[in-house]
Amino acid sequence: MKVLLVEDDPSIAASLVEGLQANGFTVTHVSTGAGALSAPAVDVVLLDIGLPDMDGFDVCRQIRKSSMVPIILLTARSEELDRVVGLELGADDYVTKPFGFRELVARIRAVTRRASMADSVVSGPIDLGSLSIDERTRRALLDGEELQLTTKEFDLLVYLAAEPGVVHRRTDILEHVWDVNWYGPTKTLDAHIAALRKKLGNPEWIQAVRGVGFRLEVQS
Amino acid sequence: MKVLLVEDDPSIAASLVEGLQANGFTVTHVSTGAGALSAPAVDVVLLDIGLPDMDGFDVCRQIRKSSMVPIILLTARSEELDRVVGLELGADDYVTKPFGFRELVARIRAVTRRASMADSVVSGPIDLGSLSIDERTRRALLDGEELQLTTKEFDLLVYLAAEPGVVHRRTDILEHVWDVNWYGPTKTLDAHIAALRKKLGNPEWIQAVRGVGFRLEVQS
DNA sequence: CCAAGGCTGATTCGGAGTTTGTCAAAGAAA
DNA sequence: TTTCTTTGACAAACTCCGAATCAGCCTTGG
Repeated sequence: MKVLLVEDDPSIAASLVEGLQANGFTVTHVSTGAGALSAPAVDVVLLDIGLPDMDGFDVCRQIRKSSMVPIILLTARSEELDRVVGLELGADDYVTKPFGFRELVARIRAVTRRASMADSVVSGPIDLGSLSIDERTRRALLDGEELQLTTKEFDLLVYLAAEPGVVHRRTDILEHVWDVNWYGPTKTLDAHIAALRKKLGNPEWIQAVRGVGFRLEVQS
Repeated sequence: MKVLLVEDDPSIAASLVEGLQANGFTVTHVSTGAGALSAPAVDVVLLDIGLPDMDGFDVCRQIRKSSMVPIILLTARSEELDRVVGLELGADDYVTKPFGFRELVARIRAVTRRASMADSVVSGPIDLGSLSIDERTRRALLDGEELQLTTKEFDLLVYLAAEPGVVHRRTDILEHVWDVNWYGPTKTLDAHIAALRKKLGNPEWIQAVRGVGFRLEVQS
């Protein structure tokens, strides 16, 4: 869990960095608004409103233009108007100094918990270098070009690509991609493997493991 | 925006209900924890910790067992330990009385804004290039001109357009656009797809994915 | 060490079954 | 009544399956 701390007061910053690290956070500390806007991606931003170079509200607004990262505002000002403005600018929470450290940690956990749900809603596409597969849109892209796959071919590719490099037994593949019940040896799977190899253009990506099954491995 | 207010003090409750309604919220008010747990679905819960029948923390925990609805705790107790416990139980925010009303509204907006992203609920009109759809006014515009769609056609279009590019299974479409229960294969869906294709003018925008369902994608 | 046989995987091809598109008309709703 | 929705039949297109065949690897036996 990475935290960006934007705080100009050295003593406050030092104690916060220390305390957050003790709680398992990875802390990046900057003391200016400009530094905050050029910082690498983090999971949550702790933003002091009183900054030397620019207004904390402006920093918040700028961040929101390009990112939905959770923002918690820290401030000595406890005026209700400030709180309302901050929250309406897109901040997720507003904590007034002096604040209890454990409460701050709890609030960080609360906003990141909520934010991570937004991300986990969509299980993103599978990315295997030059091959990317999106199960939701049922599209497979090879070097940016869409592959024209049939239903079974796509299902088979998804099953293999879900665990690249892992050898999948023939019976397991048949059970998951085809119906659960399958009896006797059949050449159907081989036929579809052959079709996939042809369409992928790189036949060696799908390797047969004698007596076991198949493995998909995208080699650059 | 529907709010569930759980508050036993009649005078506080009355002023909150009034104020929230003035701000455009639809308020359901209950005064017991038991009432809160049996209330209909809402967009956010305002939960007083001091309830007559059960501990507010327990109510929070119970709600979290079955729902990820945003919860804001209201309380007269300002002990840090209480805040930490509340937030760790799954509450999204913790506001101590007395609180400014505008701040409360701002905090409600903040948590619901964050929560609605998880639901990926698109409240505004859907914009797909030359095709725009407004669910509220039930109007679909193609290159600025209004399409003359029937009820089912519009519902179907909205369902497909909500997630452009994503393949929707036939059963899912039937469940959501038609009734939840549908039996047997029928040509109803195909007939409406055909009608939509014709009215959209670009039949290729709605693609059939054999054995799975349909996908809407507005090209160029 | 070599050769033959058997086993496993690769490939091709056509029939069969399923799914979708189209159409017209009956039934339902406004 | 008029419009919308549903349904069924039919045609067309698409996949899939399984058989047949070929090729490569491993084993077995001399």
